[in-house]
Amino acid sequence: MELYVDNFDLKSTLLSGQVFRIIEEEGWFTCILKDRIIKIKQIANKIIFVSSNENNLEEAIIDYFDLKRDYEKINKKINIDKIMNKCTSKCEGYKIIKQDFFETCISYIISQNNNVGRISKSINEISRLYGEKVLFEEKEYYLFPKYEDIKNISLNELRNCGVGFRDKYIINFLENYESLVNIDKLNTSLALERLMSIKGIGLKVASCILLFSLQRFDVYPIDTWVKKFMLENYNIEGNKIEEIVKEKFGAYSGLAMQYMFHSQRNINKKGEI
DNA sequence: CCCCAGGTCGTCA
DNA sequence: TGACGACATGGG
Repeated sequence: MELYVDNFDLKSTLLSGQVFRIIEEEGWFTCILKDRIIKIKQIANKIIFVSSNENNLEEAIIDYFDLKRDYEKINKKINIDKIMNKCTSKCEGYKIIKQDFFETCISYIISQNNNVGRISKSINEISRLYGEKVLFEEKEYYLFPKYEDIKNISLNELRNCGVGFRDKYIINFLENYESLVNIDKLNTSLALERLMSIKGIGLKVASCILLFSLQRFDVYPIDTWVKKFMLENYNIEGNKIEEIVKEKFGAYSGLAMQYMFHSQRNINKKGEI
């Protein structure tokens, strides 16, 4: 199947560290969604895709990449000065992907004090051991496990997946997962509060969860890359960052932070993204 | 061997 | 409230 898209850059969207299980091969990207494997490629303003599950595939793709959202309009709000203009121009076509809530929670708990390579490794291992196997184009893939599949997982089992000291945080999250039903009905500040009541989820991880799975653009996940960006470009550091970010970007802080993260992280990469 | 990675927690002042 | 070390693990 294929679909025409405006203002969309598949590659930078997928390789930007918001999703952790992307396989790139000869211009095709294989992604593991909640319920299916998709293989997708972009040629100019067209995306071509196939999937292990063709049911409502086009809708699933549009939903996953959030293709109906008016990014141009949001970008205008983020382009507050020359610095941000330059930053957003490096992020043209970049989208926030709509990931599964349960998987996003665990992925970002694992992300703390960790790097993208190791985060991916752990998530792949958890999926391989506890997720549903899917055959697609004669290869085996594993969906991320459902809550019921791993709710009784042990510390040691998690430790064997390479999550390190975050094992106890994941256990604690699983024990409290049912308190998160209907979290999508809460406003952002209450949702943050609810997530952060779980030991092992702090402000940064809670913000990432809300941004990357519930599309709450009014959060402001500030990590080491955003800190570097703010210091190098605005000469701002410490807890002043949060204050300034809220003031400058308000309802669109999340996307602004992601643009900063993306451009800063790729500053020294050549030939990629 | 030291430093760092999409942080958070507990502790001590 | 705020600063600071500990926490697993692998790569540079």
